[in-house]
Amino acid sequence: MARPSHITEKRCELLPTVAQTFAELGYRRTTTAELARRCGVQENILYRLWHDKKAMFIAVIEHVYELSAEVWRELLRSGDGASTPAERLLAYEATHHGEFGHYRIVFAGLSETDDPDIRAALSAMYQRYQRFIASQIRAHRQDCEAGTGLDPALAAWAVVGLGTVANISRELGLVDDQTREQLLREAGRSLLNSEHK
Amino acid sequence: MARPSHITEKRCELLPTVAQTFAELGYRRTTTAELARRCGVQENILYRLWHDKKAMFIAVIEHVYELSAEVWRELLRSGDGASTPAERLLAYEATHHGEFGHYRIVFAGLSETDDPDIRAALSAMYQRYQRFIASQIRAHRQDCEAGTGLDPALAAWAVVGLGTVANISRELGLVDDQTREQLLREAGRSLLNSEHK
DNA sequence: AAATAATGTAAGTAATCACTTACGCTTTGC
DNA sequence: GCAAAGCGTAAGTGATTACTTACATTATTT
Repeated sequence: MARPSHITEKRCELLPTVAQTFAELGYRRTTTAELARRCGVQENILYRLWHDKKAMFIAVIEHVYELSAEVWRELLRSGDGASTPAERLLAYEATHHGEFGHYRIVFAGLSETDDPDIRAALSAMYQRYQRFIASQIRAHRQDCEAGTGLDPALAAWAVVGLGTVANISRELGLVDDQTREQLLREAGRSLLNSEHK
Repeated sequence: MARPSHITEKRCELLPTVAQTFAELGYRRTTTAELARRCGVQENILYRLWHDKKAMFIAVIEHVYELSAEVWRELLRSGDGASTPAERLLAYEATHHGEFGHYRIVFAGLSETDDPDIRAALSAMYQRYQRFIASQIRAHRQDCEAGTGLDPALAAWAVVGLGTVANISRELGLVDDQTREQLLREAGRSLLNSEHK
């Protein structure tokens, strides 16, 4: 045996570039030639790191989730007592939502949902996302003794929807930055604290 | 001059099949060969009806919006006095949302948003959608003297988001039918009637 | 230093795709 | 009935793409 393999490190090194490319171009339009070019390597090196293009894409989905999760963890740590974590999350998303174009990866994936592996990766990502938000909503309501009408799980899905439409709006220029911020802040709060009548 | 052209009629005749195909396969995976096969014609006939594949896709986006609009108009007519149009709309969407897979066309389009024409078509579609919902929310609130806190325009965007996440959930099997129905009904009502605290 | 496995370069390949060309048949106006 | 334009069929084409092969170079272990 000679020369230990650095495949894992190389994967980590190239993944951000690969993610960026898929985010910019979507799935079909991202060619392996373009990926190689941007990574500054030959195509066949990518194929030594991942079995095929699909595997690259799935790795990207997971990578993107991890990036978000890291930001969230940071937000949870930086508590100031004046606001609940859920409120801080909303405030953060209101100002930063979509800035990396990551949701484009999700849309690209959703156009490929007849592939069971991509479907599974997206599914797992959404579940984790929603569960995290739901738990934050529950915590928020305990802290504030706020509305208990709308099931936190449902409210969490609605918040995911809010984020999605905010991304779409941003992408298509449907609303200006200020309105989008207002949308996330106000509709978000309405869902956090919702009461049934 | 001889033989009047029936291009417009032929377009109308084939459009549902074309839409169905884009909905099933997305943009890139829908090949012109497959379109022709499903339409029962040769490829070059499609090219006499539309300038290129992109034009076919844009026609489909508009077609799909018109289909929805027709259903809505029908719902508005069938008022029973007991519920507001906005409530009937929500109830309808709760049980029928996404059944034709039309949102898949939107996701496909969102993966192609660097094309200015597709972007414009999607943008127009979303604006019309949101404006319609906002006007229904305003009417609903006048009828019910319900909450006036969340701007109807924002609430309408949130409802669009709700529909989007419902579609995604359905597609990925994230929640069962009953939960999805509950999501649209309860979160929808919460947004319709929302109050600020 | 020599064997070995990792890493890099370059070229190739089979398949697919959007779109075209060529041409024959049919329907209409005059 | 006949010229002109619409309509249909079939085959092709150049470009692109995911993925491969062949081979030279480099680093590491013993």
